[in-house]
Amino acid sequence: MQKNKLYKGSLSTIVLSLLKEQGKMYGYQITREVEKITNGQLKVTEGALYPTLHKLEAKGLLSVEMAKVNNRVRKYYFITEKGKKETANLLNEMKSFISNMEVLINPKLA
Amino acid sequence: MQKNKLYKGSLSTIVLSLLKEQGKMYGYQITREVEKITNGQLKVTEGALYPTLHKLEAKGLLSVEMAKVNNRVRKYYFITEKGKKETANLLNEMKSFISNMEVLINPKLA
DNA sequence: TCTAATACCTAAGCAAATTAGGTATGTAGT
DNA sequence: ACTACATACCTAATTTGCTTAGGTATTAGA
Repeated sequence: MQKNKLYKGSLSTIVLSLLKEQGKMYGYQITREVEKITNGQLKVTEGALYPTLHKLEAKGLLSVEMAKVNNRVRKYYFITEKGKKETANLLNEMKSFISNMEVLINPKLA
Repeated sequence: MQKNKLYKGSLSTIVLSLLKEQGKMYGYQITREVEKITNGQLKVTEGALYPTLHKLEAKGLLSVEMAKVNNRVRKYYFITEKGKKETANLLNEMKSFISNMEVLINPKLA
């Protein structure tokens, strides 16, 4: 099971899309969830994830709620209305990219 | 017709894949061809392309042949054997990324 | 007691785009 | 002749956004 490349710029889309679907999530949970959904193929590193969450919060696309579970702090992130709109844009960009890539790398479709 | 995002890391894959399929191409031609194939949705900027071509040549994945057409210099790039192998790897990575993204952004597939 | 899992975080470094220039020739319109 | 645009190459500063490699602290299990 080899580790796969995360193309730069795609992490925000992954995070926002997950939060839009699954409601509240905390950082560590996102790393586990991505790994689970992709059968261990894609790993979101914490060094990339936490700065991304902070950036999305600073942009007003996510909001935070602190929780204490088992004496451990958890920061639950929620998507905002502004975040939902931006998610739709990012998903469209991602889908366009994918369809463009598919015609570019598949000579039969070109 | 909006311009689409080029996720960082994907340009080498696009260039190598095109050259593998279409034989020799020169830089300016690649920018036109990508735009044409994607119906104007994806634009490869020259500021990204030329350094990428030079890098791929330095790695031995491409080779170059100069030509003079209409008193203008053209640098035709060809894919090497080493380049073909690397292209196969990059295409696999891209396909894995796409299938991972699709399950991540499409809740019905998860 | 040691390790692994949970849960947060930052900082240095690096890769790869974007943006914004530059040179030079050929062609078409006014 | 002047202008504008297409062709065809190029570089450099900047920005973005990862990877790598640390760090802290708590809980659970061998």
